[in-house]
Amino acid sequence: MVESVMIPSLSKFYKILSDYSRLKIVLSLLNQEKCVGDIEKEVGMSQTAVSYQLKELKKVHLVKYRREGKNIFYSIDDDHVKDIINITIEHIRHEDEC
Amino acid sequence: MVESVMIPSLSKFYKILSDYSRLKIVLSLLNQEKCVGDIEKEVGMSQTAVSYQLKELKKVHLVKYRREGKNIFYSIDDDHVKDIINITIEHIRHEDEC
DNA sequence: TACAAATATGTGTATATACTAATATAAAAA
DNA sequence: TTTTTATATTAGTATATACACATATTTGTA
Repeated sequence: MVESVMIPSLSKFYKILSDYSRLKIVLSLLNQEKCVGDIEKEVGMSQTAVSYQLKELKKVHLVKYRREGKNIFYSIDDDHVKDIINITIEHIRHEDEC
Repeated sequence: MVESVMIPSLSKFYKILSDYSRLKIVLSLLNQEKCVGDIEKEVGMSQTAVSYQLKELKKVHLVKYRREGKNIFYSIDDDHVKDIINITIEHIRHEDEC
């Protein structure tokens, strides 16, 4: 039985990944860091929308950042994220088989 | 690189688990099937609220059900769910260590 | 310093959704 | 068949949030 004390953390974590735009950003950062402008182009969102979602992702420490000149580079703050996403993809693929 | 074609499915899956109430229901069903009344008591929600969320969970085939007399018993429709939740818990615990 | 480029922030809004209250349905029991 | 119990559905509402638009801030460059 999962301890109920974990429920708020679990809920918060899944909520972050549940938003379409945030998920696209997270996936685009999975293998390499990117500056805000690059993320905008890759996910096809406005500058403010990307910035807003990066702020949300920062709140839960899912991304980290570093400044380099005029650019700020974002990257995934946690290696486990990739595992979780890959396992979920496995799960979805198995669903389709039924 | 995760194929972008998976994004809608991933988003939908995480969205289901992101809601506090649904997550509580899913966790309470992880190891055993339960009828609606039992779920109500366990998660402390109203009958209609539980019924509403069970319908949402049914939509994405995360729970299945069977009637037995007056009761309808719900259970998790997919064994991978337990794995995904456990790995996420691992992830959250590791976060705390930093 | 003045300007340009990159990113962040504040405000307002539209949409989604979780819930309540009331009612309907379905099955069992009297 | 009437009543009771268990669950589902419908309608309305309040809340959260993702985004647009405008503006601010920060850094680099002329």
